[in-house]
Amino acid sequence: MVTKGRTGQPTLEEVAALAGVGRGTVSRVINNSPRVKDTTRHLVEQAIAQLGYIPNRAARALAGSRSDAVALVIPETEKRFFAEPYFSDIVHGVGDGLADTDLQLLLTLVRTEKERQRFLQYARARRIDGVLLVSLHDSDPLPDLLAGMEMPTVLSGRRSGDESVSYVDSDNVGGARAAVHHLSVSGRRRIATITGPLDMYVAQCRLRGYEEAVRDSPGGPRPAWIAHGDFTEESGRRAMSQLLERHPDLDAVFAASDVMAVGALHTLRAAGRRIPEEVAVVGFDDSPIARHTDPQLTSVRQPVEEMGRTMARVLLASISDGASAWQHVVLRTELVRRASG
Amino acid sequence: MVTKGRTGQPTLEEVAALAGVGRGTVSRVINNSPRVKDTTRHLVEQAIAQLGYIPNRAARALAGSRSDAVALVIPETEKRFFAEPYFSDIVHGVGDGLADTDLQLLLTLVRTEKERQRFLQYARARRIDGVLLVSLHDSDPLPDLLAGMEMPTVLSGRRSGDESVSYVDSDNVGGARAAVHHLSVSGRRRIATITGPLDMYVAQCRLRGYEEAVRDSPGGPRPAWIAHGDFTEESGRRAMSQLLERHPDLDAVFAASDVMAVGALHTLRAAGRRIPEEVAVVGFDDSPIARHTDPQLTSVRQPVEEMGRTMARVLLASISDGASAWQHVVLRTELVRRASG
DNA sequence: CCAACCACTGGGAGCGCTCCCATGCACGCG
DNA sequence: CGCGTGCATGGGAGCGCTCCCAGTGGTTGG
Repeated sequence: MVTKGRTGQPTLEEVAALAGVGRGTVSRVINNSPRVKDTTRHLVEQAIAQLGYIPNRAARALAGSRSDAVALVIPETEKRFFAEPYFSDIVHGVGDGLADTDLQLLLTLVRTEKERQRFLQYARARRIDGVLLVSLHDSDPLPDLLAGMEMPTVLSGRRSGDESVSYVDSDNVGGARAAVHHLSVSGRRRIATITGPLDMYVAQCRLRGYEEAVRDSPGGPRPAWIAHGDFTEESGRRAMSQLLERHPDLDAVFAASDVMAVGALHTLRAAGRRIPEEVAVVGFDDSPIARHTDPQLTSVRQPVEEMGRTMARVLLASISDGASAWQHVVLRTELVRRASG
Repeated sequence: MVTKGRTGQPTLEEVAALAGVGRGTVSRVINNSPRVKDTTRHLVEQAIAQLGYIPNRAARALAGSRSDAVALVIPETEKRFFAEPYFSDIVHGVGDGLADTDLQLLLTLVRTEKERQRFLQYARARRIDGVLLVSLHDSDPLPDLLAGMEMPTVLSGRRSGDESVSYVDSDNVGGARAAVHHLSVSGRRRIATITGPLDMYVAQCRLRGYEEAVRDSPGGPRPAWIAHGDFTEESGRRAMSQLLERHPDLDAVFAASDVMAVGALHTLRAAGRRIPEEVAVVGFDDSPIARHTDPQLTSVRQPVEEMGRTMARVLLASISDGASAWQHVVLRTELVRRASG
């Protein structure tokens, strides 16, 4: 078994005794209640420092019926997100945003239906004060279930049309538009796209950006040449093959992710096309592989760590506000120009 | 503030009432104590199922003076580890290994001295039952400090010579030896290496493997051609330049990480060497970029997710055994042959 | 001069569990 | 038949905190 008994940690009671005040007062000082005289506060703070007192989290949680923890839920259906540093960036950002609170960050992998049920039980039992959800599919019922139990929740990468939830997102439409516009102004006239899985909002947005840019392109609207992928490299290859077959004269491709762009590069090279001379390629995400392809990949950068930080901030707000309002934050994306297009 | 008051969750007391037994008995059932009659146990289990009872973690932690949580500590000094999927694989493995326990996984980023102090306080206050440490430098005092407070700890990537701690590691020496041996038997005679930062045990091990393989190589011992890097791509470039200058006739390079190997590839290509015809290149880690280089990179794979799983297992054991023994697990590595050498 | 009011403060009553001692009961032995 | 012995069980006593109510002492106004 686990080591039992006193850990030698000082308690509230001991701090109170040393400071010559009551338990309640010390509690008030710790929780920043304004109803404490300044002189008393100093006294207590001194005692806390002297004893090296650290509040017992379990006791606080029990007495206050909260948990001092938030969960970062990762639906493991999307392995691809891990092949990119997306995940660790998010974690860093969130960690950063939570750094000067007392909230613990719980990592919750939801890979199977069983794990999902287990997580929901956790949530229902209020073992967590809030939830951060990343990489969600449109069809995922998690947000609604969490809303149903009045659990503060923040999504990254919202779902289509659903505004009754807080989310932090990057400007996928704008990013895609910028990418295609860039291709357009650099003289490309026959621009195709490889989409992500269209049951994901990000994929829909990037497609929309492409379509808007193609429609509004200098020199009048042009047809949209679309092939579908699922964010994997293999799907990028396949989609590129389809595109080459249908439109052998294409001179540019916008892929909705770098990983698919890499697949497209391979197919293009195998087909003997020179990049970027004959075909320009632009990706999305600006993941590290973008710098390791040959030629290096032009891509749309999203501020992932910043997104994590913002998610934490929004969640903190909705925990303390009691979810009185939804917050939607959309962060700017940026085109990073490299050699591929 | 957070929602207060009853969460509607049933309590031990209520389960006991429904089952017609006492609190103690229900507690015993939940904790798998053998001192309960089977008929009673069934009764209680039924009541638990009927009410959908979930034990209150905070109350358990408080009453039992433990915390039901383990920390995965990531010293953020090594950003590079995140550029590879190492981190997410570890997290997955650990999550997996913890899946059917009640332990929470706390993600703890230790980026600054302040965060380090804060983490130590947590540990000292027994807010965690155990610690998993990854990506440690030799000089890091964390393991000793944790040992000093009798905190169960498992490292991944041990430190040099220190056996008085549990660790899970992959066979870096063997992997490096295999890589170099492979170069050797495929006819390479002038094999250089680019090391990692030698204050890290993994880097030392990979260098040792190289040296052993070079010494024992078919056709008699050969000189060791060594340049030092720090696991970054830039350092790989630089080290490769040095090597080319010192040994223009080299015909193979073993880089202690894929990222450095990528740097080496760039330098070699810039110097006009054909790969693998003139110079063979082998990396380490088998990270995704290994498949995105041109030519694709031969590399040594370590079972990272398996390492995470094993770390969890070892930690669980040492939590329940009260750290009576150190466990050392070394997992096999595997050479993945691709086009580069 | 007393009532009314205020800003602070002390400490009782739990939160839901685990630990552990006391109790009850059935059994077996002298 | 009386008394240990041992297992199964009930429930008291906290764990360290927060919440909240009942003071305490000082101030103001009638």
